Formats: sequence, structure tokens, C-alpha cells
Amino acid sequence: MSPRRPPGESRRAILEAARRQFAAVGYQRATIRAIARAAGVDPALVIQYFGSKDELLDASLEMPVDIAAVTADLETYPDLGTELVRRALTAWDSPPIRNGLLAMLRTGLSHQRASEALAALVSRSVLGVVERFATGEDARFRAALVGAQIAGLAMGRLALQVPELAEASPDRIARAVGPTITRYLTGDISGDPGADGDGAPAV
Amino acid sequence: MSPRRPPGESRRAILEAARRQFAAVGYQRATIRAIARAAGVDPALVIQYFGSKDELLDASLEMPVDIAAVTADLETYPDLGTELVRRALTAWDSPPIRNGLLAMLRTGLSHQRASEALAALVSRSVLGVVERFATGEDARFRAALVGAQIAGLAMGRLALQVPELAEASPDRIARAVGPTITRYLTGDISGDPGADGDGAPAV
DNA sequence: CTCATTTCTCAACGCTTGTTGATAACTGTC
DNA sequence: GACAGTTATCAACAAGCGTTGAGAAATGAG
Repeated sequence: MSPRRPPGESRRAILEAARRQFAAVGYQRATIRAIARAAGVDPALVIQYFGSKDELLDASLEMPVDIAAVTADLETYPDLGTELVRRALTAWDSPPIRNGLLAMLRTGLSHQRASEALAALVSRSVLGVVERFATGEDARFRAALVGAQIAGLAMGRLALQVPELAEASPDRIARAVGPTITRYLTGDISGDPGADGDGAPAV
Repeated sequence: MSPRRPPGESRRAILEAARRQFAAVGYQRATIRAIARAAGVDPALVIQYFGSKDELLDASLEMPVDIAAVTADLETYPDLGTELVRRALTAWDSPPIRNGLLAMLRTGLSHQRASEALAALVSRSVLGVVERFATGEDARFRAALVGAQIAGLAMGRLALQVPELAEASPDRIARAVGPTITRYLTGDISGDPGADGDGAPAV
């Protein structure tokens, strides 16, 4: 009666449904039963394919975003930050990328594994760019600053959907946030360069 | 054997334990049973005092932070952003404030109520400052930008505990992030070339 | 003391969860 | 057609959850 799906199709459907669920409600509230229902499949099949809910999360967090493409050629732009933000916002329009990122955000603050994935994503993706302009500890600090700004933006625009951020055009946001990123990447981040020597300098 | 606690003490202990639990693991993973155990109390008492887990969350999210104090006198500082960040970082050192904020972050991305509380906190606290320099839609956009930057910073430093952000001195972070805030508050955010905004000289 | 009131515990209900083992249904190969 | 292998379903389990209602224990007033 019911025609069977092509091989590998159910697995793919489960993964997509899982990504969507994790992105929508986070790890804890996403249930295997709901994921299975969305994929048109028995809950037991989810376990059979992925082993456990944790492993399903792992599989869901494998980001399908090509970081190299997003950060390529960045030095050739007069304002790298603006261009970087523009590309990021464009990437977030793609449902798989947006869902993957949302899953990380929603899950990453209350689940160990996803927290590491989130930190790793930021490190890997941003550090590669930063290291074209800085090295060592300075580079890691700059990368963290860029990551915090981008993550905050993603949180407001994608997760919380703050109207001012969610409805603003990519261009407007890029022009506003871009200079910040440029400064974090290449600018002076140690404060006033000369005159104002008040406190003892940190180690 | 067990002497009774002074009146109101159990309620206070429950609320404190709840704040800690929500801050540590988010709404879903924080169980009433665990909160009761941490408070040295029967789970039923938690319900009797607060009605339900949702209402307990509401009570836990009432922020004990005096926003007016954090944002007072800000105009008198040459670099308001740096001073604002410095005060925020100092406030985050206080366990009740830090736990309240962490509870919002951990919970706010996967729970409706907390999401609104998070957005409201940012609106109320930041918008008041911004409206000393801008009005209308521009002010709300600027407030959203400031909120996103601060939230990203809180996420990295407090929640994910990215080493570069968690271990850096408040002063270093304030000097790095401060100019960004100043620019979002009072600078040019429409991308006109030549009006860079922060106090740093050309790179 | 007695009695009413507040504070707190106990045992249990109904429900949902992730996960399991047995088993059915379909597919391709000899 | 018979067999092996994958693909999928079913019913059920044990555990943990929020919540409830009855009642015990302490407290304060008369």
C-alpha cells in the first residue's frame, strides 16, 4: 500500500526535521517523537539511525556553511567589516545555515556539546580571518571580540527577532556594524594611544 | 531534630536556588525537585509558594539591578561607551546580577516568557540612555545595536566562558568594546565615509 | 492549656520522555 | 520462488517530570 521512500531519504528527512526542531525550540524541548512525526517516521527509526538524541544533535550541528567562501578576498575590500557582515547576513538567509546557527544558539547555552560547537565555530571561522592581520594572543582576543559582536547580532536578529534588527535591511546593519568589525580586526583596541596614562597598565 | 527556619527564609532560599539553577542549566533542565533539594525543602513547597514552575521563573527573572545607577552621569564622561561597559562588567561580578542575567540568557533563547524579559531588559535599560542622544526610530535602532553588542559580550564572557573574554580584565574589555558602544550611541551609523566615529586615529 | 493559623512534608497521580527488542515489510540476488 | 539484508513499525519499559490533596508539625493568641 504505502510505497517505500528511496534509500537514504528517511535519514535525510530526519536530519532536516531535527535541525528545524533544534533551531525552533532548543535541545531540551525538541523531542525525538516530534522530530520523527515531522519526518513522517517512527521514533524508533531515529534512534536506529543516529543512536541517541545526543548523537542526533551532533549530526545536526555539522554546519553546511563554507567558511572559506564567506571570508575569501576580504582584504581587497576597503571596509572589510562591512563586507563581512554583509556576507554573513546573506548566508543567514539560507534556511539550512540559519537553522544550523539557530540550533547552536538555542542549544549552545544550555548544552555542553553544543556550547563547544558554538565556540569552535566562532574560533575556526573568525580566527582564520583575524590571523591575516594579527598574531598570537592579540589575534585570539580580536577574534573573540568579533565573535561576540556577530553572535549578539545573530541572537537579536534571528533568535529573539528584535524588530529593529530583524526587519532592518542587511545593508543598513552592515553599514552600522561593519566599522565595528573592521576595528576589531585591524584597528586599535587598546584604548587611547598616547596621552591619557592614568592607571597602571595591565600585564 | 530540625529547627524551623525564620519566616520567609524558605521562600528566599527557594528563589535563590532557582536563580542559580536557571542560570546554570536553563529552564528545561532545571527541575523543581533539584531546586527544592538545593534549598533544603520539599518540592511541594516550591509549588505552594510560587504556583508553578513558570511563575517561579518569572520571579527569578526580576532583576535586582538598578539600571538608573548604572547609567547615571554617563554624559559627563568623555568616552561614555567605555564607562558604560566598565560599569556593566562590574555589575556582572555580583552573583545575584550575574545569575539573573545568565538565567535570562540560558532560558531566553528557548522560552517565550524569558525571551520577552530579555528583550525588555535591553529595551528599558539601553533605550533610556540612547534617548539622551537620539529620538524615534533612530534611537530604537541604536539601542538594539548596543543591546546586541552587550548581549554578545555577556554570552561569551559569562555563558560560554570563552577564555579570551572570561579571563580578560574589565579594563581591557572596556577599552576594546567601549568605542563601539560610544559610536552606536552617538556616532555615525549610516556608513558615511569620513565619519568613522570612535576616538582612534586612522589605522 | 486550647485552638486557629501558618509552615512544611508525604505519598501518589498522570503524563511525557528516550530507548529497547521483537517483528513485519520491502528490495535485490541467486 | 527462496534467501539475505536493509528499512521500518509496534508495543512497552523504566525513569523522571510538574503538580496535587491530605495531613503533620510548629507557632502565636486567648
